[in-house]
Amino acid sequence: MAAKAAPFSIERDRGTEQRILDAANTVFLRRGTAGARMEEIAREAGVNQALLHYYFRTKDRLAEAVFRHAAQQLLPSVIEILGSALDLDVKVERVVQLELEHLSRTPHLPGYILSELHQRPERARQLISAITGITPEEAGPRVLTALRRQIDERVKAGTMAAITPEQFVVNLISLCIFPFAARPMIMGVLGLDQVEFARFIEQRRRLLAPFFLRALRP
Amino acid sequence: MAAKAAPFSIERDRGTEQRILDAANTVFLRRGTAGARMEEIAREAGVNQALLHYYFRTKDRLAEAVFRHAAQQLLPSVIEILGSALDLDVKVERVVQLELEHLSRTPHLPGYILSELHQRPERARQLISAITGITPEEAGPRVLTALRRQIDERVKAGTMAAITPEQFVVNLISLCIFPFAARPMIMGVLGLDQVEFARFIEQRRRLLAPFFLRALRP
DNA sequence: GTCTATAACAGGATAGAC
DNA sequence: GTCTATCCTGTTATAGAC
Repeated sequence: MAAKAAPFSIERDRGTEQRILDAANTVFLRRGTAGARMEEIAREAGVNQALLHYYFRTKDRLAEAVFRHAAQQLLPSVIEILGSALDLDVKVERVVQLELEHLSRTPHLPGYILSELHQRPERARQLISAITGITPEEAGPRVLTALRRQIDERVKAGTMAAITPEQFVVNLISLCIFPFAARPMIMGVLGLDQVEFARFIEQRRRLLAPFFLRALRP
Repeated sequence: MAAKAAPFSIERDRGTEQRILDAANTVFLRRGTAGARMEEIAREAGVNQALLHYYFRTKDRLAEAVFRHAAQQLLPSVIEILGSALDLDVKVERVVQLELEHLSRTPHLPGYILSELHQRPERARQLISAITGITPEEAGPRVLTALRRQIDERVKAGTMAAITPEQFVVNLISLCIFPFAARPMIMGVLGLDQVEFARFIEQRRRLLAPFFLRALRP
C-alpha cells in the first residue's frame, strides 16, 4: 500500500503489481485473452508465475483488469467530444487528430478490443461505461441528441447533406479506427512495410478530416 | 470420394467431411482459433472428436482450412472490381453493395479475419493470395495503378478532389467492413438491438455510396 | 512478497474395437 | 468410417519454504 520512493533511477518503481499489469497488458493485447499465457506474462514482468496468482487470483481476473484498462483507452474522449457543444467541423477535426495520434502509439489496441468484443459481446456494456463513466443506456442517446440538433440545423440552412447521427458517428470512427484494426491486412494489400505504414497514417492525419467534411456538404 | 445420393431427405448429404468443415467454420468464426474447442466442433457437427482427427490430422490443419475458406469470402471481389476498367463511381457503388450485402449474411467474418490477422500477421500474405489468386506482390500495385490513373484524370479535369489511391481504398473498405467488425461495440454505443442493427445496415446500403462520392468532389 | 515445486485440470491427440 | 476409452502434453492454480 505504501508508495515506494524511487531512490536512484529517474523512472520511479511503480511496484510489482503495476509491473505485472503492464506485462499483462502487453501480452493480452498481442495474443488475445484466449491465446495469452500466464507464463509469458510472468516472464515479461520479470517475476514468476505464482506471483501473478498472488496479486490477481486467476487468469480471468487479470484479463478482466486488462480489458477494463484497454476499454478506457479506445475512443479516449470521442464520445465526450461528439456530445459536446463544439462546432461540428471542429468536432470532426478533433476526433480525427485525437484518434490517429493516440492509436499510432498503441497500434494493438483496436485489434484487441474488437477481438474481445467479437468473442464476448456481453463486454460491450462494460466498454461503454468504461469510456463514458455513465450507463450505456444514456451514453449513446446523449451523443446522438447533440449531433442530431447540429445536423438538423445545417440541413435546414442548406449547408449540409442529410445524414442520420448514427451513420455520421459510424462513418467517422470507421475511418479512424479500421486502418489500425486491419493493419496487417492493409500492409499486405497495399504492400507497405512498417515505416511506410507510419507515413500512410501521417498522410491520413492531413487528409481525413477534409475528406469527411467534403462528404457532409450538400 | 464417391458422392452420396440423398435417398430420402431433400437437403442432400454433403458427407461427413463437409459437415465437419461447416461446424468448424461456425465455431472458429465465433470463438477464434485459440478459443475454439475441438469438442465443440464435434458436437456441432454431430460426430465425435476422434473423427475430426481422422479427417483433419490436427486442430492446426483444421484451423488452416477454415481460414483459407474465410479469406476467400472477405472482400469477395473488391480487389477485382477496383482493378477493373469500370467507371470510378460505378466501382464505388458496386463495392458498397457487394460488401454490405455479403457481410450481412456472414456477420462474424470480419471479426474473425481481423482477429486472426492481428494475432498472426504472417497470414496476411495468405489472405491476399486467397482473394486474388495471384501473388501479394502484384495484387496491390495492380489495383493501385488502375485507380491512380482514374483519379489523376478526374483531378486534372477538375471534377475531383486530390486523393491518393491508397487512402481511397482504405477509406472505402473501412466504411464497408468496420461496422461489422465492430458490431457489438456499435450496438452498444448506439443502443441498438439485432433488428435495429439490421435496419441500420439497410439504411447504410442507400446512404454510403452517395456519402463517399460527395467526399470525392472537388 | 517472492520463490520452487507440484498438484490439478483442460484439451488435443491416439489406440483399437466395431 | 465411426465409435469409446485413454493417453499425454501444456497451462492454470495451489502448497509451502524462505
